[in-house]
Amino acid sequence: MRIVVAMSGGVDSSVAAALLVEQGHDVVGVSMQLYDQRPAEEAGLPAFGTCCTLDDLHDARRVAGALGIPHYIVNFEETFHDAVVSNFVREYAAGRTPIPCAHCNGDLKFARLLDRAQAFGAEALATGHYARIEREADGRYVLRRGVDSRKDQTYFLFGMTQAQMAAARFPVGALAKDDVRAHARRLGLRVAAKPDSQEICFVPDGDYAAFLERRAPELAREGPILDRDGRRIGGHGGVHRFTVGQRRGLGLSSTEPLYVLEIRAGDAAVVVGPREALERTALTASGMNWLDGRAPAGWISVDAQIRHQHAAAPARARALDAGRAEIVFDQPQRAITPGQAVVCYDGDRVVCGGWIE
RNA sequence: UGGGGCGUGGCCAAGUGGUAAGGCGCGGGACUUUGGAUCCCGUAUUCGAAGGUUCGAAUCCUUCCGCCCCAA
Repeated sequence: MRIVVAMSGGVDSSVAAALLVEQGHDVVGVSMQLYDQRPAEEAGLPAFGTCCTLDDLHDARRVAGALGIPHYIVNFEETFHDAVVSNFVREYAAGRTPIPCAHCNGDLKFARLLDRAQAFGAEALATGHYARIEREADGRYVLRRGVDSRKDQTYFLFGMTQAQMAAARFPVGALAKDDVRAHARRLGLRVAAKPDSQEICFVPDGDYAAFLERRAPELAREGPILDRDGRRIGGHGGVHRFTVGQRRGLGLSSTEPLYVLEIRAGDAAVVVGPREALERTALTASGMNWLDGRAPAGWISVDAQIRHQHAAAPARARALDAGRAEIVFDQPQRAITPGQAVVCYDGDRVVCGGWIE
């Protein structure tokens, strides 16, 4: 079977490719070029990207060479900008906190890249995600958490459709991270000890506020910091610098830590209050994807996760109109944040996921 | 040189006689393919300076230094 592997230049996708080669598949390595670094460097700005940089593309190519498989680079600069970066900017401008990794998977890898893979004559697209896909007796596909619960990435994959799951392969999803690195060492891959990626890949220096302001100068709009009674207790330099639940960076004097409770993009106001004021029991989500392809008729019991590294909490969920859904937790959750994803699980199976409103 | 107010760690700030809260920042750690996120630990032998009163003062008294507001 011909399988395209999305190779980022990291250890996970490198081992994914290697395992498929060992299994005897006709493997083709593909790396996405997501941005051209030259303009930034010429302008004296930070290099754009920590994932899929020139060095990473070079690593991917070297690994492919070592594995004896062809390697192609596809230019997705424009697609990446449209699917991920512009959404990132738009969400912050609206006072929400985006989650670009989920868009990158849903709108780029398993959409445009999958199309491209099929154009290469491949039947499947493999990635280095820590997740598993299984086929049930009735023919439907299910998405399950990666075996290594510490590295599980299903939170970023909640948008997958049945068709995408049918075509996707996650060779490292059944492995622990340590085992992946062990495979890499066994195979002599140059990326065996390469650090895990972290942070937003396209904001390499972590200064995402400056990144946003370069692309949308109007974001740097000053506004008030208000307490829960609407009293002005401080000021700020732009709502894009805040997220619900944020404690640091407020610059306020107080007898207790203050956290961002709400961001009102309309009047550029940031509302703050004590930690306990962050507790919420219910939320609604939009763009809800039901992984088995159909929404349930009534309430169902799930464990719902509201951010990466959040311990999924018991809740019940039901579908509303227009792709929306309602989630009600058994116990209040802290800092439910608009723009983040809510992903519901039944054990380790992903039931549904959408965007918190 | 009339009146009033104020000087507490890098910043904000509580504390008016009983032996320096807290927040921010900073340092370190945990966590991490979203979040300058969250979480944990640390961070003033000292309260503008010098004297004095007191068993004991950042807190009372005196003087000096500096800053702000009002009036001229």
